[in-house]
Amino acid sequence: MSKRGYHHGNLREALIDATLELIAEKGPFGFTLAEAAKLAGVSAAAPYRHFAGREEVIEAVALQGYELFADLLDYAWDDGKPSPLRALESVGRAYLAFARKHPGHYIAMFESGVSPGASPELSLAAERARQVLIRAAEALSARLPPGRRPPPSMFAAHIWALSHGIVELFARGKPGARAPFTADELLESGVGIYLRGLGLIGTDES
Amino acid sequence: MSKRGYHHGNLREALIDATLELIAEKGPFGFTLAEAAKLAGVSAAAPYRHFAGREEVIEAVALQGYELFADLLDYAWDDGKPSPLRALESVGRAYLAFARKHPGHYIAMFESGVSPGASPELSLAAERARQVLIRAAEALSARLPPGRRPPPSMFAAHIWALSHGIVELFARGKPGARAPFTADELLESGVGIYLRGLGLIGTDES
DNA sequence: TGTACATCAGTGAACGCGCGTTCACTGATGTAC
DNA sequence: TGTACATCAGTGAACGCGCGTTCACTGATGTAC
Repeated sequence: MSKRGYHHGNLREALIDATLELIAEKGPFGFTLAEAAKLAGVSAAAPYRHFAGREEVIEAVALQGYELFADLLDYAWDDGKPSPLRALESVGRAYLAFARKHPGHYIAMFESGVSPGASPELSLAAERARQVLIRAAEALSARLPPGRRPPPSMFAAHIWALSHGIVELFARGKPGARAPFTADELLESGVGIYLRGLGLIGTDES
Repeated sequence: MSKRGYHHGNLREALIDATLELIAEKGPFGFTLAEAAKLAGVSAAAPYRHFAGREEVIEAVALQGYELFADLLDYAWDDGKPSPLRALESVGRAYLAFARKHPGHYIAMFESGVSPGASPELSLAAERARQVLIRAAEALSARLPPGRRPPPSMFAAHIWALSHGIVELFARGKPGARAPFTADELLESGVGIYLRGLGLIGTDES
């Protein structure tokens, strides 16, 4: 950021940022390491001081993405305050906001072919994000009679899958391309119906 | 298939098949046109007699995929027989089966960066698939009191998003990688809860 | 049925290009004393 | 504070490779008469 002489000073981060930008613009396979290096203002050989290759840069982007994602979801959940229902709504909005505001991260995480098991840190970070959803599911389940509680990990998987599906199918490109609703409308209404199905919302509550 | 002399005879289809195989194995960007040509048993220059380039081959694969997808969903829906509820279950299973059995097609359709609007035929085929879901949603909605019916296109979007999210997050790789449930379990339970939320299944029905 | 010709659908060589990667190098920075 | 030295983080040239694409070509097929 500061001194730009012979030594970049912060090339690792700069390469991640450049990659982020290129992924968002051209997809996870639409550019080369050399291109990312040039965008970071450095020769094509420089990245090899910090990464073993292209793949490792994308993994670093995905890792950063999972960390940020977990933080944002956790912040939105806010320990289930003011109420688990409200907090879950907030998590849903945070999910879509993350996908919208950080497309490079989102794509690296879910569409780049990088498996969450690629490295220990990566699976740890991915698991941390998943745990936020599971905690939310547990808090909500606790309000159901014991016999009618779905396993929290299933509950969480449903919410995650719905959110992800909406991002992939309906949040890209022009609004209304594949359905005449915004992603936010779809997620809120979908989760609402789902929660009613679980008995967490009464028939006449909104 | 039959005579393999100087003229291949059916190169267009053979290239699509080769591409299908390569996509399933290495992802939509993990191979080159030359590779597909070789796999089809033909020189690297031959594809240009049939396609403008790599992108056009992938589009052809996606088109074929959407046609097949629409056919399979339509067949599974079977005009809502024996009952709309049963028929919808059948559509869900068909959706997952398609993704599982035709990964090359599925990936070309949803993960290759090809937009459904890329060509008129493509958007037509994609729309046909979507209409199957919408028809199902309409038939099911018809059983609800008019005041409580969601717009069919929203209903359809929810089901589609949930299905797609499950495929992307939970149907790849080893079972149990991201959640301790199979894709089929997740979809069936998720749709079940959703339909209950709509009032289409009573509290004690399975 | 045979022949001449047009068209079609391939080949194989060639090209320019840019990528990934390596390498010896060198300027900048940090540290011991 | 100054100097010598080690280490770090870059450069730029070089390479081999294979891709995408074009081109003149040619073998196979279809058709007119």
